[in-house]
Amino acid sequence: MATAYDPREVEEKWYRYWEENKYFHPRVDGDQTPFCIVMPPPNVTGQLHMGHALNNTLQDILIRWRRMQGYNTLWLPGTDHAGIATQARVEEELAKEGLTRSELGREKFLERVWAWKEKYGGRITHQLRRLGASCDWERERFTMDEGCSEAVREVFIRLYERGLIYRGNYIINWCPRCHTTISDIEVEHEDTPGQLYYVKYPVKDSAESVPVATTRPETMLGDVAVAVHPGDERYRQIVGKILILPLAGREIPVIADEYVDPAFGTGAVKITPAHDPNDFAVGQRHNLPAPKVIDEGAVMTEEAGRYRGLGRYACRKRVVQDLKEQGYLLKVEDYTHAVGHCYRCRTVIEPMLSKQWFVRMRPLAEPAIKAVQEGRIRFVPERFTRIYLNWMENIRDWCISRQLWWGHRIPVWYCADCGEMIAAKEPPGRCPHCAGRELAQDPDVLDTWFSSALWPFSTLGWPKKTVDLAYYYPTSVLVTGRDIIFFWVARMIFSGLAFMEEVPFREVLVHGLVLDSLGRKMSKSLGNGVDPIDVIESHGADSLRFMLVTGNTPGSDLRFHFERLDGARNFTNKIWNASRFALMNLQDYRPSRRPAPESYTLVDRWILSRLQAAIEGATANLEAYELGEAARIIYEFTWDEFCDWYIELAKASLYGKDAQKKRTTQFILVTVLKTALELLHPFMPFITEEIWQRLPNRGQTILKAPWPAGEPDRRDLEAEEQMTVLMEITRAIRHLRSEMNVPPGSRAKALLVAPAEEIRNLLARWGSYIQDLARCDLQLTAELNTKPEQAAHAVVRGIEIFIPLKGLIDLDKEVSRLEKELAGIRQDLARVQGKLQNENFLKKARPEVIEKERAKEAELLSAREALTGRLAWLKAVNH
RNA sequence: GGGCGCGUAGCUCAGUGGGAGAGCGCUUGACUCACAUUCAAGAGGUCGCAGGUUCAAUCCCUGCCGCGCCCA
Repeated sequence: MATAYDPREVEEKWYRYWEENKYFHPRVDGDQTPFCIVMPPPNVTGQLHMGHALNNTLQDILIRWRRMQGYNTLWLPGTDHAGIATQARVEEELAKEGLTRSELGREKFLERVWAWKEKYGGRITHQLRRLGASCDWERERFTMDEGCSEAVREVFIRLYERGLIYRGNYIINWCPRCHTTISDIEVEHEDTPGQLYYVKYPVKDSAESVPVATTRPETMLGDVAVAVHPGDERYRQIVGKILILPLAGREIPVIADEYVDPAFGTGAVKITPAHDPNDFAVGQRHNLPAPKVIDEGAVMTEEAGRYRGLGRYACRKRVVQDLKEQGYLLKVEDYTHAVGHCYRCRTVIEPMLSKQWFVRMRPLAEPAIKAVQEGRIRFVPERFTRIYLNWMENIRDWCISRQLWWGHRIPVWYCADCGEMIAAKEPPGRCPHCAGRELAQDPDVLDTWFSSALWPFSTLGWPKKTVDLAYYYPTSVLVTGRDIIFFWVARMIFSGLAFMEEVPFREVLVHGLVLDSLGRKMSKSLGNGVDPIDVIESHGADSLRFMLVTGNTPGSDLRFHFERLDGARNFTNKIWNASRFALMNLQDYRPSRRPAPESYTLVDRWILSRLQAAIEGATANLEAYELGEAARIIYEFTWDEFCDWYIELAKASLYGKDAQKKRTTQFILVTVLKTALELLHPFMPFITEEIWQRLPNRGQTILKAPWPAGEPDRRDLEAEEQMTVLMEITRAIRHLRSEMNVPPGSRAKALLVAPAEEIRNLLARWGSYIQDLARCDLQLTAELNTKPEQAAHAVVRGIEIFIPLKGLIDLDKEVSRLEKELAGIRQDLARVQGKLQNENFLKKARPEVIEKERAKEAELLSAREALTGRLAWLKAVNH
């Protein structure tokens, strides 16, 4: 075995072994309890980023842990067709050839996209394998595969037939660059500096005018009214009058509507129903027309008169200039406001009137709200419940049509003869109304999230009644980032309830985002992303996984620091070397012989007890989805207790002459190491398998090894207590040595004065531990006849420690060191005694708390006594 | 404007109604026969500020300040 762990040599090998042996592939078994996670599908043509790495690490930990616990475990992977993103990529590719998709035509274009998917679709799933994801690739799905596509059509038709899908002229969010609508939640609002323009709208046949404030003067060409608040005294006289729209010269009315905020701007708002969602609502209430002045390319339309053909920003400039020249512009203020941007391309979205398909959300939202309120779905951490409910309760209809080619085409046909609209799962041969044969399918496709919403059941076979569906649905837990609760989680919940009549998952584990070291989102434009594959190549997948899962709590963001990655890598190396040590000392070990517990030494009993504590702690934290805490417990057990204390103390037995003792130690060593590896396996699958395979044991793979069972009665509190005393003394002696600059190479003498017989017996029996670890020879006594003059002094648990150092002690220094020590003790004592003298404390505090304080007081008193005694003596000697 | 989260050691972050923790960094010493990707020892904190509840608050409540995110 090499002295340093090299992940590159082992990771690929074991993943292949696992996959070839179908360890990730469960068979439905009614005798077992299912545990199922459906993977949030990454974009099929995407690449693994840190968000995926975190998300899938968390899932893999849960899956591997539950699998070891004996659940019938299915982790169902798959990819998403990612409509806009994928189409955009292929269009970019075409652009390089000087082609556009319309030149190519729909069919040819789709062929190109499928080819692209074939080429790059395997990349991300391969990357997930490198991460160690133990998902069942035999059940891998794709949102546009045959089954998922059927599910999409089935859902569309059912919603349509229930009257929950409609087509309507509504204001939607239009991305002029992607040339498609996007849903409300796909709009990212960003504070953007701009101007607030004050424009005067003259009253017809009057010298009066109404001042109007707007951030988008170019839309005034589409104004159909000016609205004021009905209670606004300033404008009471003017409501109902007619204004002349500047530049356009059209006549528009002044209307009163509650929507207007009298305190904002001038209190008078121009109404442009075709290009603003609020104005649209006002227009509906007042039966106003909605002239469209901006087109799909963000260029001014015919309706804009002489501004036709100008881009929206060029038009804004021109309009402002004209207003100024014609004396309509009152003033311009700098003004920062939230502007909607396309989540994909960052282009400023254009609210626009358009005919689109919508899902009526109210009836679907209701059961989805209830399911969460009633606890049938639980969010972890809990605070996300409110975020979810708040959104669900204020939900608006979902615009599901997209002006794309790549996606699930809307299963609706229009009859050229009678104009009838036909929704059907399969292309209808002829019109059911007029038997016409000239049917044209709706050109649009569905929002990608429409298919993702069905993921928990479409992937299990729905609408077919499959065995998988019956067994694994509802799935156990969904693990996802907090950024897609609305996009995805919410929609899966109402879809599951609507079509399976059952929640899609019992629990939702929400995690944060992976940020760069400065706390910024990782993004392509910033170039601050860290590629997980690079990290896996330099540090290993186990290190990456461990780094991602530790030092983080559910739901909170995580900064990516390479230093932390090094820490995780060091831990893998620690495990590697502890194992190397064990294996080197197991050459002559026969695993069949299990030593009698009576032969266990104190440290054997101690490490077994501590192991129990680690098992219990890790398991409890995993149950609570505190994965980072579970990892920390295992880390500390492995490094601080097993490596730093047990292995060090085991050396004496392993290198000693007592064969029986050696065998017992070998047994404990291999047992604890193996169990620690099993605890660690969900977090670090590769290195644990590599070492586990080298240990003497039966079984084909660690991932099928039973999860270590916590057995509370195997805790040995006596051993823990006794070891703690020995460890404290060891640390005290080490401290003294270090303070006194006693070189580690030399053996020191340590005189222990222990008045308590119990402690003396302990030291007599196991004092060798201290001798080995503190490199000293112990001398034990109940009391001291002659006090050592030249000696460093400390007191631990009523035990006085002297390290005689002839000629090495500066008495003045020793005195001041001890005085400092004593001052600290006096301070602690004052606080403890303060409490114990407080009647209310004695009356109201829990008995065990009082008991603890009393014990503390006793220990501090004895330490104080020892220190004052030593100080008095030193001072006396000194003079 | 509404909501949520955060503010703990130089940095990144755990944590708890009852003696303040980790990793990294820093200081000192050691290439001790598993590991220098290591070992040992140490320095370092008014737990954002101000009130309140409590025998007891870093933790619970209220307000304020600062930072971040989401929604409108």
